Amino acid sequence: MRKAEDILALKGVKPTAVRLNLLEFLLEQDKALSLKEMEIGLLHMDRSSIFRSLKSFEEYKLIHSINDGTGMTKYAVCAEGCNCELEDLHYHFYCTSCEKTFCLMDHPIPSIILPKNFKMTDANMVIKGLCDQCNK
Amino acid sequence: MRKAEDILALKGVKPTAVRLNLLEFLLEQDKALSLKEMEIGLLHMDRSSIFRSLKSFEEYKLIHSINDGTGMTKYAVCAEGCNCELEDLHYHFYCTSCEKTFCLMDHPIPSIILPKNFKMTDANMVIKGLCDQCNK
DNA sequence: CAAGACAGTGCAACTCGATTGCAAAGTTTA
DNA sequence: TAAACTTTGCAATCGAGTTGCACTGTCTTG
Ligand SMILES: [Mn+2]
Ligand SMILES: [Mn+2]
Ligand SMILES: [Zn+2]
Ligand SMILES: [Zn+2]
Repeated sequence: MRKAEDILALKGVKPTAVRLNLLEFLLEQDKALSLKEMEIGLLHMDRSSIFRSLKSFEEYKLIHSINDGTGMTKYAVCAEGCNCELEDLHYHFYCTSCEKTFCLMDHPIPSIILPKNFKMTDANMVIKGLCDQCNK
Repeated sequence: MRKAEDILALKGVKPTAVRLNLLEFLLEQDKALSLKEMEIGLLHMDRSSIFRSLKSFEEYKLIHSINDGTGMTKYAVCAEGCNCELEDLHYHFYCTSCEKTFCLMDHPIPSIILPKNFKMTDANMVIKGLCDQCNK
């Protein structure tokens, strides 16, 4: 597991206590988390502090956000080497049973043929269904 | 252009005044609309009436909703013959310049190879960038 | 054609995730 | 050290979405 401190240093974000705790917590996860879930997992930490740290993290490309259709934005730590460019985009999977949202890091988004003169700069691709744990 | 009355009859939704006006308005559009935009375009109509009509339309598969990441759900009339099954899913395009959200009806979502034992039942695929009008 | 049952509508209130203003606390700079 | 700047905590606010409720319109049945 990569160390929070190293990631902050690498991306040029000042390592405050809040940021270190938050990033460490995010690094432990196997799924993308909502702000609410972070609040619950980090009881001593204030919501707006978490919120603003997330904004910083996103700005400096430590994390990316996912809009899975639940109404709550989810966040996940970027993979090593990710620069949040087009080639780093990947599918996300939302399990309608356990309600977890996963990064399918091994499923990059293929190039999509768009109508003439349309230009892609970003994407939010969410597949919904049952995850392996729930599809039994 | 298909007629609102016919569509309601075909899908088995009672043709009330609100529903006819709303569906006619939606049929005129070349982009997906938010509830707010419908409120503005149909000044005499109440927000919650529009909202509940949209819910009915969606339930009876006259329209589908799109989560384009703007925080406002967009709605678009389904293509003729659409049953809102997996094979009817298509990409959507959100233009970050003009802020229009388009249905790319001619761009069905290809089958995606998922991790072992994951099962897809739905998807929300939004490509972001510049539309042909804005990419100049 | 009533009378009652049922579905649809309009208005106002409310929910809840996201965001912001502001003052206090912490950090950096000169 | 003092001023300048950044971060944090708390409370307030925003806004899309949703709901309760009374009223109205439509349908069903005797
Ligand atoms: Mn991801
Ligand atoms: Mn569409
Ligand atoms: Zn699951
Ligand atoms: Zn555009």
